[in-house]
Amino acid sequence: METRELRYFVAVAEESHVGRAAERLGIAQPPLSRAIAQLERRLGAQLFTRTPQGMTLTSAGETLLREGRAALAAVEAAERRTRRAVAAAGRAPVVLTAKAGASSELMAKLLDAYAAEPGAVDVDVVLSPPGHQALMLRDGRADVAILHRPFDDLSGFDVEQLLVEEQVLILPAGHPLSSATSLTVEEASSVPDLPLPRWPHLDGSYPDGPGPELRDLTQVLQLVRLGRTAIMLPDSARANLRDGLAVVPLSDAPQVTTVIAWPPHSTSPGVAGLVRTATRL
Amino acid sequence: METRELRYFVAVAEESHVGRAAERLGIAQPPLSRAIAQLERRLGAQLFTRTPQGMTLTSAGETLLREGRAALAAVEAAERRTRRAVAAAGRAPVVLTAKAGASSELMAKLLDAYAAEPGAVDVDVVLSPPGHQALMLRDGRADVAILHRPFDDLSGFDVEQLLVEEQVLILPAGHPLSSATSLTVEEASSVPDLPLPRWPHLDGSYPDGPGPELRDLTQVLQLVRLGRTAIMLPDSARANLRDGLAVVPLSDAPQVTTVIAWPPHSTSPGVAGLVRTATRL
DNA sequence: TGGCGTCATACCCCTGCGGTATCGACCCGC
DNA sequence: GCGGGTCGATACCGCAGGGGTATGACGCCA
Repeated sequence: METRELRYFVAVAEESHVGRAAERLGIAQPPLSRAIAQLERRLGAQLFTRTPQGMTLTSAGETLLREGRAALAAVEAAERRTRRAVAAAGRAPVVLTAKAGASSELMAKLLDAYAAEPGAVDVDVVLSPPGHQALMLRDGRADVAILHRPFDDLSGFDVEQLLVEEQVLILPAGHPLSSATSLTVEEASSVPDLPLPRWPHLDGSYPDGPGPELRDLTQVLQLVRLGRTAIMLPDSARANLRDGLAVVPLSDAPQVTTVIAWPPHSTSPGVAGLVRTATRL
Repeated sequence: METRELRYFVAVAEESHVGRAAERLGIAQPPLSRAIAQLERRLGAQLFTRTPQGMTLTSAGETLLREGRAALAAVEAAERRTRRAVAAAGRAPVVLTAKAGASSELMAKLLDAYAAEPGAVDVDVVLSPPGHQALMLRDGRADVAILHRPFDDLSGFDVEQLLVEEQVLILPAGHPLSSATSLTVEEASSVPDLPLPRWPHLDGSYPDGPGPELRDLTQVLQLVRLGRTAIMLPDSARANLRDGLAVVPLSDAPQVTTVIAWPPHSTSPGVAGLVRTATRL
C-alpha cells in the first residue's frame, strides 16, 4: 500500500464524499473514485458502502481509517525528523509542545533548570491548542510534549510523571456555591446559571450544550469573573487567579497527572536532557 | 514520501550496497540509485556517503532508517488488520504470539481461563523465535503478545503486568557451583568451563563468544545436562526441569516481568477479553 | 596500469496516474 | 410520473515518471 493511496482513502473517509475529498486533494473526482476502487480490490475488502448521499465506512474501512492515520503520522514523522536531523549537526533545537496557558509555572521551572545544565541545547516552545500536543508528537512536529492524564492519549509514548493534582471548581466570587467547602462533579455540572464551557474538538468543531464556546484559559477566567460560567481546573491553576474568583475543591473529580512525553526510541540528546531535568524537579 | 521510496531506502541501508539491495527488491540497480538520489533531493538531506565499498548511512540516514522502519511497520499493520477485518465479521480469531518454550504454564492457564469466558473468540497461538513477538505486534501479524521485560522493547504498546520473577542459573547437577546458595551475574558469567550460550539476533546472526549457538530452550537444557553450558532463566523455568540439572538463585540479576501487550487503540473484542482474563489470573 | 568493483548517467519504453466527457442510479419537487 | 440535481462509476486520452539496458566515472588492488 502506498501512502498516496492511504491519503486518498483518509480524505474520502473524512469527507464521506468523493467529490469534496477530490477537491481537498487537488485532483479530479474520477481518478479518486478509481483509486479507492483499486485499493478495495487490492485489499480484498469493501471499505465503503456507496449511497446516493455519499460514501460511508464499513467496519473494515473503520479499521483502515484508524490504522492508516497512525501509519501516515509515522511516515510524516519519519520525513520531518530526517529533515530536522540534517539541519541538526547534533545540536538542533528541541521542539517542546504544551497546552497554551497551562502548566506555565512548571514549564518555566523546567526550562530554567534545563538551560542551566551543561550542554543544554536550545528549546523551541510551541504552544498549541488543547489536545494537539499528542498529534504533534506523533507526526514529528514536536520532539517532546507536556501532556495531561486523563485528557491526552498517551498511548505509544514514553512518559515520566511530573505532577499529580486534584481538581477544583473556579467560580465567580460571591456566587452562592462559592462558600461551599467541597463539591461533587455532579453538583458542579448542574448549576443552572453557570453552564460549564465547551471546548473545541480536534477538528475545531464544538460539542452541543448550553455553555459558552471557548478557546483559551484567559477568556474563560474572564467569563467566570463576569458570572457567565464556571470551570473545573487542576489545583495549580489557583496560582494564576486574580480577584473576583472563588475556588472550591471537587471531591470526586479524577486527579490530573502532568507528564513529559516523547516518542519511543528518541535519540535526541536534547530530549534526554530535558526529561532528566524534568524528573529531578 | 511514498512507502515504495521508504522500502527502497531501507533495503539500501540494510545492504549498504545498491546492487544487492536492487536484487533483493527485484529491480535493476540504476533505478534504485536514481530513487535514492531523488529521495535525498526531496528531503534535502544527504542520507548516505558513497564509498568505493558501498553506501554507509549518515546520521540523517540513521534517523530515517529508525523512523522509516517504524513507519513501514505501521503501514503494513494497517494493511494486515484491514485484510483481517474483512474476514472478521466481528468474530475473527485473535492472534496471540509468545516466545517458543517460555511461559507455557502461564499461557495454558490464560488460554483455558479465556476459553471459559462467555463470548470468547478463537485464539491462534503463534510461537515465534525470541524477540520476534514485538515485531509481529508492530506490523500487524499478531493482535496481542506475551512479552518479557527487560528483554523485549515494550515502547509503543499498552501493557498489563502479569508476573514478576527473579532469575536463577541452571547448571549441570554435580557441578562445583551447583551447591552454592546464591551467585552473582558476574560469577555466573565467568565460569570457564561453562560459557553462557549465545542467542541469535533478530536478523538470525549470532554474537561472537565462546558459548554454543542456540535456538530453543529444550536444546539448551540438554546441553546444560551434558555439562557444556549454563543458562540464566526466570524462576518459573524450574517447573520444566528434569533430572541432571541444578538451580542456583542469582542475587543481582534483574527481575523478569512477564506482560501481556497489545497495540494502542486496539478495538478487537478478543484482545480486550484476553487482557481482562489475563489481569485476573 | 589494467581489471574489477562500486555507484551514476544516458536513453528508451511503457505502465499507470490524472485529466475531460459522459453515463447510470437515485432522490426530490412539482 | 417526469425532469433536474445529486451522487459515484466508466470510457478514453495524454503524459509524467518509474523501470529497463548500456555505458560512464571513479577508486581500489594486484
